[in-house]
Amino acid sequence: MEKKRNAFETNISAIKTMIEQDGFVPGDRIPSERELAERLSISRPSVREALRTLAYLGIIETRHGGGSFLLNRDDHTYIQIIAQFLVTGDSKFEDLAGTLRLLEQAAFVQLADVSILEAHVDSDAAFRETLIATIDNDLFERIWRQVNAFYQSFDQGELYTRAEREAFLKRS
Amino acid sequence: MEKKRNAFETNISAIKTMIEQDGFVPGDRIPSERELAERLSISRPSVREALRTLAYLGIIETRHGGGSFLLNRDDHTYIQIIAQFLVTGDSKFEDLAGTLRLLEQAAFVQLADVSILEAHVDSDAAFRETLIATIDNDLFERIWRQVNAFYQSFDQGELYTRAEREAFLKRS
DNA sequence: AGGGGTAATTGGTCTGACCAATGACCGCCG
DNA sequence: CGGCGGTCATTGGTCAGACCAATTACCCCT
Repeated sequence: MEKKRNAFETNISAIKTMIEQDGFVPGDRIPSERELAERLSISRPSVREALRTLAYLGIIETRHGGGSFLLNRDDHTYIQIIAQFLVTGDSKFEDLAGTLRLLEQAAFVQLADVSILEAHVDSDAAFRETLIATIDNDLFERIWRQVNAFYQSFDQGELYTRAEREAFLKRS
Repeated sequence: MEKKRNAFETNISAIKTMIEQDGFVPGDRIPSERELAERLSISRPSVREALRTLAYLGIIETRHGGGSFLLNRDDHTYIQIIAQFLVTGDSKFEDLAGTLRLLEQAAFVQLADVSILEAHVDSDAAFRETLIATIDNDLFERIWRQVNAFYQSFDQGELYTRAEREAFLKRS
């Protein structure tokens, strides 16, 4: 038995699970704090502690007097929030760039027609964006987008040099 | 003037600022909830809402009866949070398998010595696990693990047939 | 049917209380 | 004198209840 997670994280999971099971979609209003407390058999302060964390991560938005609303994934700010607590030059920064390169290399291997990339060889951002779009896999694209957002919070430069992008095209 | 930040985020910043100004280092015990409430002129529930969020992000750790302690930066909680929210309930099942194949193909392209896979050609799980381990990228591995766990919650079978695994080896 | 005002709902914050776990303090005994 | 054990203050965990503020829903009157 290793399920000794504290009650707080259990509450966050419970709320997340309930949101999924009830089929809420971005924009929907989730149950009120008082109703959540009753349904989960915990007190309102405990519900609030969980909701405040979810709001801070950008999962939900609360409006005074209005209620709590599910946000779009694009509005999730936890990437930036988390990055805010990390010092620049964190040892794991290499993992970010490495993961991005891996994801994009995977996309490239699947790419049948390389010609659609030629038009974007001038722009690092457009080149990589186009490359990922060819995959047509929502989950894969979402993962790439989140990692990329995190990466850019540390480094605004280009991931590949122009020479590297051209090498992509020749390798076909 | 766009300082319309709500009180909650103000409290988090205030606590973070106080921690910095007082020169706390990882491992130190920060003031108690009651003392923080008094020094910041807010109530204990408000302090707790902020502290719980900091704890969820891995900034601090709380011990029942002991106090709250500053954590090291490299506890990787942020990576777990990223992974936890990357894969959510509305991912299409086909996307799951497709993403797994993409991730593993990316790992395979980087693989220099294919021979270490030969010993695991009998087991789908061991084969793929070994493949990912060769990458030596913590973030990449966690992402893969999360996607794989979610995939297995739907399908307990093998991702590749034995013939496909053997094809991997021959393609080197 | 439209508009306005009131009441209900909901988040925001606080007070106070009690429990549970931890740790420091102190006195007792060897 | 020193180690040991128990007591109690401290601290986090949780809850109930209250009150305010903002929003929203509703109903009534025109």
